[in-house]
Amino acid sequence: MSSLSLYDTLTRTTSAFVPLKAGEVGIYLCGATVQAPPHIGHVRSGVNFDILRRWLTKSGYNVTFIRNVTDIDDKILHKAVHEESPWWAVAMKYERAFSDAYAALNVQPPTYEPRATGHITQMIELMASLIERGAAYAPGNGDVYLEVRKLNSYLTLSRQKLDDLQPAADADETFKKDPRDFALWKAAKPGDPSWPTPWGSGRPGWHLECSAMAYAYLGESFDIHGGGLDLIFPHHENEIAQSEAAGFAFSKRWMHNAWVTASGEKMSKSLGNSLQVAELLKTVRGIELRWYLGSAHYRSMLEFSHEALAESATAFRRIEGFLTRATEILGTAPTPVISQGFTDAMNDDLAVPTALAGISEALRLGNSAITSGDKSVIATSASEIRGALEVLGCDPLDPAFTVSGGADLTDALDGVIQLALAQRTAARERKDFASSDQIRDGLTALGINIEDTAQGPRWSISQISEK
RNA sequence: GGUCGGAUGGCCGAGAGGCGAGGCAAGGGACUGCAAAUCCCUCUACACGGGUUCAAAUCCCGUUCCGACCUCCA
Repeated sequence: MSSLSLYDTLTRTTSAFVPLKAGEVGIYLCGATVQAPPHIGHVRSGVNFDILRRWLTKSGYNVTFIRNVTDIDDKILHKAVHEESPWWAVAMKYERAFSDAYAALNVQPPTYEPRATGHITQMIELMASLIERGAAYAPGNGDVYLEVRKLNSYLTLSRQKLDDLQPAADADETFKKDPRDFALWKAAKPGDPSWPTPWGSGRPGWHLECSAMAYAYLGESFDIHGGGLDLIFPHHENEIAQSEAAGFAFSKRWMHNAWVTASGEKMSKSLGNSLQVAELLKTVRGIELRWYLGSAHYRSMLEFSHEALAESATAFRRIEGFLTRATEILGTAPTPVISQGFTDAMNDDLAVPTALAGISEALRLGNSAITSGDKSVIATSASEIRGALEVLGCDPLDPAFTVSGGADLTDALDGVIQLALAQRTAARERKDFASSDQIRDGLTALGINIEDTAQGPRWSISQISEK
């Protein structure tokens, strides 16, 4: 039995995962700044860490998974001006958009999903502690800064030198002791939202919320902190600085997912709306988009193209088709089983691509067994495949992906189609292939695919067509 | 300028000193009235130049190109 090893950005090595507390895992994932609709890059992080969470859960851990919502930030305020809406309305609107996208991709809701604005008290307490410990200072203008020169260590995650950094440009330099000190809290500006503190009214800096909320929900130390690669600096460095200066051991391991790129570049708004999740879901189903995002290794760059997505969806439908046929033949949905090969692959820093090779093997065996009628092998293969898909969050038999309220309709449709198929079978038996093909073509035109199998003809509704 | 990651077949994507992952596409075959689905077979690789080694896609040095974060310049 292999045991789980995970990569750690801090050490740049893969090492055995040992939880702080036996049987328990605490994960903090930096979630979205809700200032625009989610694009495919945003949700890759959600999917990757959802797979990690599912695998930890499947491995027997009780996982506490925190993913925050940054609902106060410069970009949100700018957007509010642009959209002529209150900042909180903008935040809510895009938070919903993210929630919808996560749901469409079957990303499990976090154990807790704290919003920054709901944790101002915790942030003030953290700042008070940092000031008391001499790690932070309030120069009197309403800002609060962390004094980076006083830190025992800084920039250990990105391995940069403090003197190579240029000063942060987010506040008035005249109040800083050192230009590289960063803002924990920003003094109120006219018209901007603000909250009262002992040092003046203002709003949180970008980094403070994560330290405060991680402490609130996971305590002084927890197992894994995750996020996208770009968060390593400055966000995660500053989280470490704040939390360690407050006396917390903070995260024991750092995990970062790589980019989805387009035309070799990091996804950005200049690419327009075409890569927004909502747009992509017009071309493939959520389960297919998830399969695409999840099938590359989380630390590998994923070069997006519509062709690659369509191809990935084709591959997924093949697996799905087998599970559907297997379920029909077995008369019951296969029980999910985790194979040794899958376990070994996942335990090796979530080597999903390697695990997928095993699925392909099981798929081949299972399809052959359908031809030969070996139910035992069909059941074994289907169970292994379903077990793997379940961990990947791509189980087509998962109720999350089935259309609700459609069962009665499906039964009625089945009756109608069976009538047509009976006519076709009769025509075929009297070698009237013109008539039988006419029936099949008619059904195909309606989006009903017909296959003649050893068990007789079967039908399925064709999926979203490729564009 | 600093820090870091990458370059694998038509395409997508693993692997990380010795046996050519896997998928998609393509070609051939089996099955089929014809299809579809499925199965079988085939093909095409490790950016470039050196080096280490019995053996390098994998390690080392250099080069080119691509990208990320922070800068710089404009």
